[in-house]
Amino acid sequence: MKKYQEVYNDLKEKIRTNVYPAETSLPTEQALQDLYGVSRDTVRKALAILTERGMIQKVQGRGSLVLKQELLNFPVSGLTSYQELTDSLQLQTKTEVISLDLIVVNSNLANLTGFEPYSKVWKVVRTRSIDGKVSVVDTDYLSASLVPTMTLDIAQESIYDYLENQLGMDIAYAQKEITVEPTSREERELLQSQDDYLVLIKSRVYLGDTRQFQYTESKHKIDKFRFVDFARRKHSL
Amino acid sequence: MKKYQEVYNDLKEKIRTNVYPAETSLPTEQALQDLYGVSRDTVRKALAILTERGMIQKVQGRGSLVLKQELLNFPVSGLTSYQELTDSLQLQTKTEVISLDLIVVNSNLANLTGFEPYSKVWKVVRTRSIDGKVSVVDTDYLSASLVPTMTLDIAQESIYDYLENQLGMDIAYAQKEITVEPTSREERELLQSQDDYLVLIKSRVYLGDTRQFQYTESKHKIDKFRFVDFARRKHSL
DNA sequence: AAGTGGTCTAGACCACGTC
DNA sequence: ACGTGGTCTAGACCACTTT
Repeated sequence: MKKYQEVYNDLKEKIRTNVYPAETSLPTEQALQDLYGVSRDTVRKALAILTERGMIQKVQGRGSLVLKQELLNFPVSGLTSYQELTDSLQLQTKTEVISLDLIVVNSNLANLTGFEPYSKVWKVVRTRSIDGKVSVVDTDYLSASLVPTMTLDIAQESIYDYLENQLGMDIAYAQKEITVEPTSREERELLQSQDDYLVLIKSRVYLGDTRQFQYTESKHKIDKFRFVDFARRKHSL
Repeated sequence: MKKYQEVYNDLKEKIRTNVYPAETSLPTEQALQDLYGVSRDTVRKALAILTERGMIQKVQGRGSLVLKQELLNFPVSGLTSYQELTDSLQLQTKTEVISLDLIVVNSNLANLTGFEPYSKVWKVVRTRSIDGKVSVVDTDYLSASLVPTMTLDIAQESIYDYLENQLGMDIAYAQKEITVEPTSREERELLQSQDDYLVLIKSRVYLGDTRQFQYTESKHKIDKFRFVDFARRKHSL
């Protein structure tokens, strides 16, 4: 484990358990250097991650203030899999695999997903239920050249866990788009819903070497959708 | 201007104008050091910002690859004011100020906005129109102790421009939440819409010293709403 | 083997807030 | 005046990719 990650993890844990409560200051950078026996740069790297994630705010001349975490991360903030979210929130959810197929990308699908025409992809459709009620329908397309094997068992559990921990893939970044769309009859059936609208999240997901391995459409029941975000002002636009 | 900002701005501009086209590599860190006459750390700081914003992807042993920018930033990605967005996208938009009042925060409003009860805040209601059609209704609450003066003229133009460039305020970060809500009769009137739903974005906005100065509810017409995001996978959750 | 980015260190000076 | 974080530099070694 890298040193700055260890410092980050330790600080994060101490913030979570109120060793450093909200509204108070973290130790100074100098004190953290001594505490962990690392250089200032390493301390600053750890603090930079905490800052980026909205856990602290640094104020020049004053210190690093711990921020209140009033809002919970729910379904789609950042790039986190459904399984990881429900685990971290300890929600009672159930995943049902509706279908799993190996298909060939036609030109329409290529345009939508970003995959090459004539390439093969896995198409996985799954529903997510909370308290026995369907709240999300996910349709995943996974590059078959990057993900040679896909099974019902894997789709039933966590695809991301399989890709990262079994295949050793480096999932790096995603471009996503959120809109609200009218529902089709089929979507109403899958979502067990009469609503005229649903929230649609389209994502293209890439590996560390910039190869795209996934395209996903995530359809959320409109009253179950909540997106929480922490944003920093971008000076020097 | 800080050196790393100058390097960042220059690289960003060269990416935008295809001096460094998508899918190609930026010069090496060593070459950028020589080019700008700065240290490696400074180069890396600039590259870190480009990475964070999804403009490049660094691959060890290979270089810094320029990513395709297929998706445009629209209404609410990050922390950018409406005025800045429409300026950068060169949209034909019109802002209409519906009301501007100085009010006292009651306990309900305190709970909603995060402001202290009995404190005074400016309440500003504005509509945003594109092609003569209202697409967004913004309701802003601004701390009167931090923003002593507010006028129709300022509300008509850009409040953020006024706060940053006239008052010298350091707008730093925001927590936001996006949901879909049923519309009230009043909202349908303001949005000139028959829709049963709208997209609601609630934001609390803070200064660099962690004082909250703004709470905003932004109501988007459902078919005009589009949120685009770039996300990096958070290892070491 | 050579070249690239990733991590870590040590030290200097500056800008800002507090005392 | 002092302490804090912000910026910048120089150098070392490691990990990964390409030739």
